[in-house]
Amino acid sequence: MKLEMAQREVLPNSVTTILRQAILKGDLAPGQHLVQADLAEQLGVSRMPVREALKTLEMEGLITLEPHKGAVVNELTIDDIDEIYELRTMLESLALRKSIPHLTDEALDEMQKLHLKMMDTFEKEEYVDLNRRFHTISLSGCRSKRVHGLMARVSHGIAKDTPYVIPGQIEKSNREHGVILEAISNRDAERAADELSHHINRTREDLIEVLKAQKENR
Amino acid sequence: MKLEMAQREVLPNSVTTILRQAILKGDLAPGQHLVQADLAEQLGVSRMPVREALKTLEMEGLITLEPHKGAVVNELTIDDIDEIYELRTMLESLALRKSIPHLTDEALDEMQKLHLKMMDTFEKEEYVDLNRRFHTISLSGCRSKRVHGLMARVSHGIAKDTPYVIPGQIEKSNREHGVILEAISNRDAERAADELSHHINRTREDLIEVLKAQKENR
DNA sequence: ACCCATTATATTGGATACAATAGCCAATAT
DNA sequence: ATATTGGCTATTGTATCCAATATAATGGGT
Repeated sequence: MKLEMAQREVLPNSVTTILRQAILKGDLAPGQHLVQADLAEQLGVSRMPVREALKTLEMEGLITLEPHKGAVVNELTIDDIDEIYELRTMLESLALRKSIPHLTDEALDEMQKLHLKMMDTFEKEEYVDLNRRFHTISLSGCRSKRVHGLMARVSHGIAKDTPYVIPGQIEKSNREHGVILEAISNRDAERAADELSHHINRTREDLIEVLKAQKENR
Repeated sequence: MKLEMAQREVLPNSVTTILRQAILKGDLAPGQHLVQADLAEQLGVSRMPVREALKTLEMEGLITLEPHKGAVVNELTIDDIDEIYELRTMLESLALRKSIPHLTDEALDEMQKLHLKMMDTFEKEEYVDLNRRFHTISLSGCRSKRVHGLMARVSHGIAKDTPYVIPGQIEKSNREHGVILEAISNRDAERAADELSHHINRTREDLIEVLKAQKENR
């Protein structure tokens, strides 16, 4: 395993990000016991930022932290993934409903641009980034810090690499994004939230199906 | 014979609880700047547990924590309260739906007992406690750690003292509890979730009304 | 007197040092 | 041979210390 510190940010945040990715990538495997001192040494920092990071990761559901025992990487079962998508569906459609009344025309333009770019892109890495920005902007009008907080907490618990995993994910997503964008343009919050629900739920179903198939073939 | 340790509390947890209550009670007022060293001295601990506690409270939305600046107690506007109840409605009804298939008959009995006690109680403090236990048990069948985590995070952000604030809250709640309990007894998850939604939403509406009235008369 | 730059102070961020605890292993007794 | 205990070790929890940063205070120039 090779962990490396990113450049200057507030230390615990960088540590959190690195550890989170290490877990999602599988470098830190489920069941593995995380020793603060070891992580600290590998990252070239003291135990303190590591402790804070572990606490954050616990809240995100990636690890379990027991007093005087330490941190263990949680296993991500298919049920867990299902659950995460269920919560994402609820939270993000709520957020979109709250967001739309406050979305500026500029935000809409930006989304339109991203949508066009996505329809032109077959680089998965770029697509994932564009997609992230698309959804971020769409929810940016939601004023509720709590909703954003919950979404972050839920979303961080899972990798956002569906285009690599689900066959045809990009094409399907593009179609769904188009419908969502149209509803938002018409300022039809209910319909937009509904279509977003479908989008996330469809992704969930596809993902679960693929994962179950993978599980069979092992 | 069965002996049990009085849950060995780890310092940051105790500190978190104390600070949380101080904020909800208003002893630490909105806008107030929280200095780690001061709190540590008042509590007779070092700054370290305080730092961890502050981080937890930030996640619960009670304070804002900015790098190198410190902690400020958040203001709880009526809109915030509205938002918290909206999230509680979503999350708790989801949790109840997931809980019911796994609720044991013993749990149901316990709820029945608590319900009877509540109908006999006019001590508000006792009522709040019984009510808390009633709802806790009803959701105890929900296996999803994530849902529980989100509920905790949302609920901690607000005082649970509605019987002191809303006129007739106890009587209304008792009626609603009865309906919920019946639905649960029939293992009708959808109906139970629906009735719980109504219960929380009714409380929200009453609470907001009272708070707005209070605001007028000032 | 006012404004900007500079220094001083307060407070947080991070590292190190020390204490408490859990889990393991061997030694002993039954 | 097994169960129990006592101590050892690994690891976490807490305190203290030093460094980095932001804010307040100061002072000189205009």
